[in-house]
Amino acid sequence: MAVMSTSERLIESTRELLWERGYVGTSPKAIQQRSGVGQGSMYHHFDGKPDLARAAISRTAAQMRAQIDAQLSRPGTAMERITGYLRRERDVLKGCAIGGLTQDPEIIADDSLRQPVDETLRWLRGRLAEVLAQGRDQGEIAATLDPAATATAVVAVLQGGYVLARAAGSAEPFTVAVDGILGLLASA
Amino acid sequence: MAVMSTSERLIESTRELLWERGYVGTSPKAIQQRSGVGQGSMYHHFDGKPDLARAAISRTAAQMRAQIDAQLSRPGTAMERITGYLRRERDVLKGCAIGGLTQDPEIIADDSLRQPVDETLRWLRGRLAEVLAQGRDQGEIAATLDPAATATAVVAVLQGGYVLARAAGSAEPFTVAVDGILGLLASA
DNA sequence: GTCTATATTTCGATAGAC
DNA sequence: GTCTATCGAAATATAGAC
Repeated sequence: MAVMSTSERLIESTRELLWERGYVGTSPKAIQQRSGVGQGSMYHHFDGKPDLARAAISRTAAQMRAQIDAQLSRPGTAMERITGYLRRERDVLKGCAIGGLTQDPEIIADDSLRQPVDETLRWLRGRLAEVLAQGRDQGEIAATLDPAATATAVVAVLQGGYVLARAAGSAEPFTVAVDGILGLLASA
Repeated sequence: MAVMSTSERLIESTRELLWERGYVGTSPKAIQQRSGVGQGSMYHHFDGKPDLARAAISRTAAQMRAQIDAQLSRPGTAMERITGYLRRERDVLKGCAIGGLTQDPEIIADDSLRQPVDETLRWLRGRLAEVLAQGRDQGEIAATLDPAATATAVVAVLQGGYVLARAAGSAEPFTVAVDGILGLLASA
């Protein structure tokens, strides 16, 4: 890993831990150990755990948005781009770094932590709706489908696919769920 | 609430807390306070937190299975039964009492806790696949659709719908996602 | 900016009296 | 079966020296 400032190392370690263990399951001590930053140093740069989490979540949200936008902006038909996004390689068993946070009661209770999560998922729904609207205009999918509702269902399949995969201890249900929604889109 | 034995009160309180706060976020002390059962008493009836969680999760799983099975066994066409299940009244913002557990790293790490979760979601996929196969045989949905994959997508939409709703702080995305998958099923 | 010391609560449980 | 006492570790910081 490239050389990073103390602040950067703290944010990156917090990002990892939030993904692996959630907010409630992540302790300041664990962040210090993973980052190699001392107690005093950590509290010098950040007010505490919520402050660190805010920085980490905002960065993860921005990064996810950029990555997905790039993927959906590639050349190809609407269905090709959506298929490419749904089937892209993922560490399925780790779950979604953003969506997974919604299970945490302390994230949901704190608007400043919930908001970046909400914005990211809301943006994704909108972006997919745009692509689906293009597909409808090009006659790739039925004109009767509502792009916004269909896009929300697609995002939900991804988020729910992670849930099923983690329960099963296998990526298989995720893949099957994606096949299922693509089958429905193809025949609609 | 009806009079309950000490053991029952512990299990019921643990069920509630697991739903509200997850496994990592639920402490033995909180269980004692909610149930009104003392420390010594709790450790007399159960070995500890994992043991209590096993009892609570198993009960929630059995109850969910029975309730959904009853709903899907009602009279009506396949699409009517599926629509009834997807649109039934729910406390959407609480999320799924079973699916939500998959976000917890300690649940996933412990096979005896993960297994009832996996079995429940696996059973649900299978049960919905049966209903979809009936619908296909009756010509309600396209013969080209794979019932198993479609059922998995439907379950994923529910689980993902909870995620989107909790992020938004509103049931709306859940409802929209359900409308989206029903629209796809209707036009397929 | 970073370090070590200290502080208060809670976690998750065990021990042993009643 | 239930109660109170006790325990070692971890959570989440604050204080103050360097």
